[in-house]
Parts: sequence; structure tokens; C-alpha cells
Amino acid sequence: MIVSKKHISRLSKYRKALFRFSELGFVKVFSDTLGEAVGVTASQVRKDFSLFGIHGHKRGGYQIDTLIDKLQNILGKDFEQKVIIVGIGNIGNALIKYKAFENEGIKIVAGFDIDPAKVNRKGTVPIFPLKEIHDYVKKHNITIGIIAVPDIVAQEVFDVMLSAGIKGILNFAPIRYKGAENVFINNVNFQVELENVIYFVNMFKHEKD
Amino acid sequence: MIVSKKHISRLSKYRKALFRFSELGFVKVFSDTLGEAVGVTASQVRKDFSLFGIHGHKRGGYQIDTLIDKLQNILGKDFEQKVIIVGIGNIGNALIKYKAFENEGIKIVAGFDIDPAKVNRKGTVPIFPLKEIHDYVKKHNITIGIIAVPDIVAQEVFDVMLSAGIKGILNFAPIRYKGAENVFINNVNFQVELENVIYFVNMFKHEKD
DNA sequence: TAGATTGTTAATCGATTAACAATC
DNA sequence: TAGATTGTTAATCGATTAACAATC
Repeated sequence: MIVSKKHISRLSKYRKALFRFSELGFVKVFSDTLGEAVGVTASQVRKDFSLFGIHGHKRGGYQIDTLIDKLQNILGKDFEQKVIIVGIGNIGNALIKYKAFENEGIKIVAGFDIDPAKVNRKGTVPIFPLKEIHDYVKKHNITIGIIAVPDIVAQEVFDVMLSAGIKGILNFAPIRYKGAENVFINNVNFQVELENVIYFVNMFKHEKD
Repeated sequence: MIVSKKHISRLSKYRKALFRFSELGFVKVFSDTLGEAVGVTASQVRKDFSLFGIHGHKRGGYQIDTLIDKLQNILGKDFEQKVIIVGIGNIGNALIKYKAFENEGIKIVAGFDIDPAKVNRKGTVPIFPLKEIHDYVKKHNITIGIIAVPDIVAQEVFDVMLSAGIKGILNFAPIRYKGAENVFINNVNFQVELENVIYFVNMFKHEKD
């Protein structure tokens, strides 16, 4: 079987729950306890671990610290993951300041924007002109980027990022990219997510009639 | 069959593509054209429409404007959807300023925060103290809210929102809420989304060895 | 009419859950 | 040993795709 986004999303949640358990002083955990903490079945937990070659002890459950180690490794927490971001607008800025990344081995090392007014080479996270992205990415061996630019320029920015060597993108522009064969794209679309809430709330409303 | 998040997300994308087609002067569309534009199969398109009672013409495809009308109705675009947001930090602010909502029948009508320094009753989007949320939501009959507060206060904020009458939440706090039986929650988790990109890029890297 | 496209049913694929033998 | 839990296989569930009769 092949690993899917759902698998990684669950591993991420297991990891988080395990840190909580560990802080509470627990040393081992059972699949049903962990499943309950994360909101999945015990079967799901064991199946997921099995897929990634993670083994527990019959009757003894899983050792929390070794489990965390394995998940750290799978999720790329052994090294700091360097990420760049293009588009220093509202969302770009929010992500740069997003605290959760810092403690999670994810570091936004630089931002890029076409607007010269946004450039700031001396900030905690330096912001460079977009045209410098190629050299920066090559020089620092960056493979992951975030797109947070307006729709109209998204394809153009995407092309530049790919040619610079970016292999994976977290994309906030509601766009289907052309030439996306050799790059992993993960889309986040606020409008779609909100429209889901709107639909299901309205459904519930009408159900009651 | 029951309607899922995936259905609504696809309808949202069909809708967007249809507006593009319409602007280009097209009046009808076939399931395979629309599918290609959105990145799904023609079967999927027809199945989706069928589920929502949307009918085309054998041999004649679907009339774009009536199709748009139906989707507008399903996705709640007949009326302006009023939304409140709690937590006026980086993400909260970014969402308030997010342009895409404005043209899409979604309006963030008010923000709430515990920090008195954030309060601003006269802004384009007024910001009120959190304690006023109950009265506001009741008075304006709001059912949808966004949570963009730090993890530690998220459950508390959630409880207040529910007691005020909120029925659907777009949630940015990486938290599983207690007492979430009668409310629709849609979670957005930047860390998990980025960890997915990291995992699949690293996989690709190691595959090449 | 011949050809093309819908709408729906059947087949396939994938993901989750249940069951249970292995075993600590 | 008896009881509990893993790890894996089988069963179920759900979502997507294929196929094709209906028909414009």
C-alpha cells in the first residue's frame, strides 16, 4: 500500500498526542488509548504503525519514547526543515509570524516578494526581491516553498520556484498549476473550507423543518 | 448517499470554473470539459450533479447559467453569509483582510478578542471584546464563526461561541474540542499541511537513491 | 438517422473497521 | 496459566471510475 496524505496527517496527530502523554509521565500507551486521544479507532492506529514498520509489544503496548523517535524520523524532525515563502501579504506575514512552526522543526528562512517596499534584508526572517529566489534556493539547498501570492501571479511564481529547484509547495492560491508533474503540491483554500461550513450549517437548519 | 466535504469542495471548484467559462462567452458545457478544467473525471462531474438533482441535456450538455444558479443556491450564495471571527492575531487579521471572501458572498461582520488593545468598534470590520460575543451573535443571528486563537484558550472560546448560538466553525487551533456534538467543525492545520509537503518531498528525495 | 452525451447502474479501487490468531 | 494486546488478514464501507442504455 502507498502512503497517503491521510496517513501523514494522522501520524502528525499521534505525535502530538504522544508528547502530551509523555509530559504527563506515561511511558507506554495502547492503541486504543492513543486512538481515543486522536479520534480514530484502535485498529486504525495499529494499521498505521504497521504500515511504517513501527512495532509494539503484545500485551505491553507501545513504548512512548521510541514511538516518538520513530515518528520524529518519519515526519522529518531529525533535522530543521527549511522553508521559503513567496508573497508577503496578509497570509504570508501571518505564516512568517506563526509560532507553532518554531517549536516543530520547521523554519521559514526567507520570504520573497515583487513589491520592493516589502524587501527587508535585515529582518528575523529576511525578505528579498523575487528575482533573487533562484540564487537563494540554489545556495541554501531549499526544496520546500509556500505560495501566498494573488491568483493572477501564482502560475508565474510557481514556474520560477520550480526552475529554482523547489520540489514541494504549500499553496494558498486557488489555482491549478500547469506543469506540476514533478512537484508535490498541497492546497489550502480558505474559501472552500468556509463554504463547507456554510453548507453543512445551512443543511442542519433546513433539516429541522 | 450522504453529502460529504469532498462533494462540496468539488461543487465549489465547478462553480469557479463555470464563471470562467461564462466570462469567455460559453453558454453550455459538457461533463468532460468541466471535469478537465477542475481535474476530475467526467463520471465524477455527472455523479456529483446527479446527487444534487442537477440535470443536463442528453447530447446538449449543461446550460452554464442555470448550472451556476443551482450551485449558487446549494453553496449558499443567494444571501450574504455573515461570519464572525474570534482571535485578532496574525491569522485572524489576515482573514479579515482576505479579499477573496468579499466577492464570494461571505462577509466577516465582526471580530472578537480578549485583548482590549485589539478592540476597535469603528473599523470596517469592528472588533469587540470577547464578552460581547453572546449578545452580538444573538442580535445579528450569526451561526458561523472562525476560531483563530492560541491553543490554550481555544476550548474556552469554543464553549462561549456554542452557548452564543454558533452552529458551524472554521477552526485554526490544533485542538480536538469537547462537547462538539451539535456543531459542524472544519479544521485547518498549517503544521499538518506543511508536514505533508515535507514528508512527500523527502520521500521523493530518498526514492532517487 | 447516426452520433454524442447524459444519467445511472455495475465494477473497481481504496480506506476503515472488525476479527482473531499469535504471543507476551 | 489466564488475560490482554498486538499485528495481520478478512470484511465492510465509501468513493471513484467504467460501462452502457436511454435519448436528444
